[in-house]
Amino acid sequence: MDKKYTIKDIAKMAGVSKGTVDRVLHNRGKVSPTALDKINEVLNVIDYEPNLIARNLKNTKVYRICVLLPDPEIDPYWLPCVNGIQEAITEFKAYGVIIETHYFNPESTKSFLHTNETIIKKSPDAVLIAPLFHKETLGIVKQYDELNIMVNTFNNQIEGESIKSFVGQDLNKSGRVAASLMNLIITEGQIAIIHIDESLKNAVHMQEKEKGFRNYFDEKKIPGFPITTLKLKHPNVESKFSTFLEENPNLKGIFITTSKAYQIASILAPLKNKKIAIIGYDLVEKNVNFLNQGLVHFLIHQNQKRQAYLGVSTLVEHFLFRKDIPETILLPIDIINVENASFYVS
Amino acid sequence: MDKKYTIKDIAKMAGVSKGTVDRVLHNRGKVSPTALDKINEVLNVIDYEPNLIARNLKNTKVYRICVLLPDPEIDPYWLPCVNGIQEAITEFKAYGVIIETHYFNPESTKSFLHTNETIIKKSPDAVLIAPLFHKETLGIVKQYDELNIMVNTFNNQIEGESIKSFVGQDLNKSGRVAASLMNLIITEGQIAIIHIDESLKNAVHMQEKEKGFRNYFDEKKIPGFPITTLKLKHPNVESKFSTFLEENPNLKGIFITTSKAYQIASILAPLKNKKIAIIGYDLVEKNVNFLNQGLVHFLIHQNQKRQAYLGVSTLVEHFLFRKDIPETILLPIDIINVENASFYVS
DNA sequence: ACAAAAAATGTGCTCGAACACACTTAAACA
DNA sequence: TGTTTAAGTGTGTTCGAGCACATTTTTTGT
Repeated sequence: MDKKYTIKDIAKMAGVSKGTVDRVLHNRGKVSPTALDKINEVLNVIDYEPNLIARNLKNTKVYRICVLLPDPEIDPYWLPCVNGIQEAITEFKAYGVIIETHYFNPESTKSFLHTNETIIKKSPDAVLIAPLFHKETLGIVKQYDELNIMVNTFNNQIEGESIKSFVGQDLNKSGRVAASLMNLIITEGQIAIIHIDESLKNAVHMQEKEKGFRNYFDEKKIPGFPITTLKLKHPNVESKFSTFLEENPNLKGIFITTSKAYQIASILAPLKNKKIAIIGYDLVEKNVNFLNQGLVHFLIHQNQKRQAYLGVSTLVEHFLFRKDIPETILLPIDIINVENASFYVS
Repeated sequence: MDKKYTIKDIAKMAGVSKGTVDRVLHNRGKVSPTALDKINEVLNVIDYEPNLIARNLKNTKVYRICVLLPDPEIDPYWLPCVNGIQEAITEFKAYGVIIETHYFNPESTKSFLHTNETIIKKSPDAVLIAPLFHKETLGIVKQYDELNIMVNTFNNQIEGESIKSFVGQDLNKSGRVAASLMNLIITEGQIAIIHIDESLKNAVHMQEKEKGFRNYFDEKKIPGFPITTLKLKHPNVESKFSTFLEENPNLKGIFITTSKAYQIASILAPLKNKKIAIIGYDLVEKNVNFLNQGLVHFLIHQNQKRQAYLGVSTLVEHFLFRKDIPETILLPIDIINVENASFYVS
């Protein structure tokens, strides 16, 4: 009953050769109705599952997957992705899968396009892209499509029918989650939504989070929370924010839409008389430090590592095990405070 | 450079036969120092990784893994585990791994022991156990050890040097997480820790959570929160809790250590004048309903599904890919509120 | 009715690791 | 030096799916 049936078993049971069974299983035609019936009869009784190991052994093809993401040296936000990709490399090396990482400068569309050129020259079987630039991505994806190179995207959700799959988070919802937490920490007072980013290329990302945050308060019709948006950019973060602080003495909560919450926290740290709630993103070391100090109240975990890992692993499993690539994988919006943080940092 | 080297490649490069290479790779001896040197020289230059697919193909052994957990019909807490196990079954069926689930009555040590007998008769290669009964588990594990059957445990952490591996959550920490959230929701008032359980076999489980919860308030020396513990058991839950409510008009927060938060929420639902914060465990449907209604504020996700999945998958990967079985896997303590719940229910 | 074409079926090899077994070379001892 | 024993080395088969190709059977056309 538990037996693993092989093609040979089926052949024997149906009284035909394994070649015929193989033709039936793969609809390769050239099978007489008599033989088809006999084989189908057997197939209906037993529960045949092809041995994936044997199937893959024959396939000596080396799959090449290229990952395209911003240089973590320029924006450390992407650092966890490298770990996720490394995990996939280790896991699938033994199956003859080569995974290469290529970095581009997140500030430069030219760099993005150029790195894509490099990747195309490598003629990979699939690519995983962090599609920071909307227009350019659509063009590039079209090119990949023509070359029959499979494309998966992660982190930034790009609209467009040529984009077939995406791994990431629902940013709007994550903004809502932040809002719901803020609503819990403070009972009234002004709230600031702060976008801090060097590249400003994450505009859509940040706006989506802001929308979600504001929507929460709008929908619930919760009064007493005037919300202001602030855009800060290096190197004026400190000066601009300090002026803002002075001009808004009733500020009670800050929602930072990027992983730079620590920048704000470090400014607020010396001001002991201020009691301002901070909610930010990502478990980068500096953020976690402030979380432990009690200066940052909540962090939302975007789990870039898992995003990247899933991005490649779905591709690999598609090639190796013929699994479908899910259209969208939305990772959970993990709520992190000082008490559960340690379980998420990896 | 990307090439996948095979034993044949190494043999050719070292000028020996694949048999000799095989003996070197597996330290099977009977190799002359000359040949050993030549082969090692090649191995140092190239990066040989045996092809796992080919290795497993030869191994026609069918692995049998038995999972032992309480009957979900008696305690629906265990229902998600079944899904996790099912996932593992589907994933590993093609590799010749048979995973069987056996249920026992969580109220009866006799049933536990009896089911173990049944499992032993099946002579599996490994078992995954939900070790509800401390003493009995230790005895059983010893028996498995003698029979050379690998044992993994999940959900309940049992001390004992014969227990080699465990998948679960840090319950003390999860109590702390609950406390930190409670401390956020309410500013003062009485807090009740409620243990609701039919079987009462989860005593250790619940106590650990209570300890963590109390510790948090003790450590932080937060005043104004008298904490009372309440043990409720079917069928007296409603009556006993109602009396408690009347006797404690200043009750502001409730922490339920089991998945039965909905029982308390449903009692509080009609009492519109009461504003009591509820924190509970597990994303069972009824709990999520009350979460959506705003009656339950937070749920802590114990992720039984993943616990069970990881419990078996680590065993399977040990057999198939010779991976080590981690001593302890502590799953993150996911904080769930109404805004992010949808991403966790599966 | 018989050859040619078409359809159906079976055979045999491949993939890479693992191991049994056959074989060759070297050492040990009389 | 010849013979036994041990040490070292190579060959060949297995696992199951997949596919190319050889072979057999059936159909078609004259």
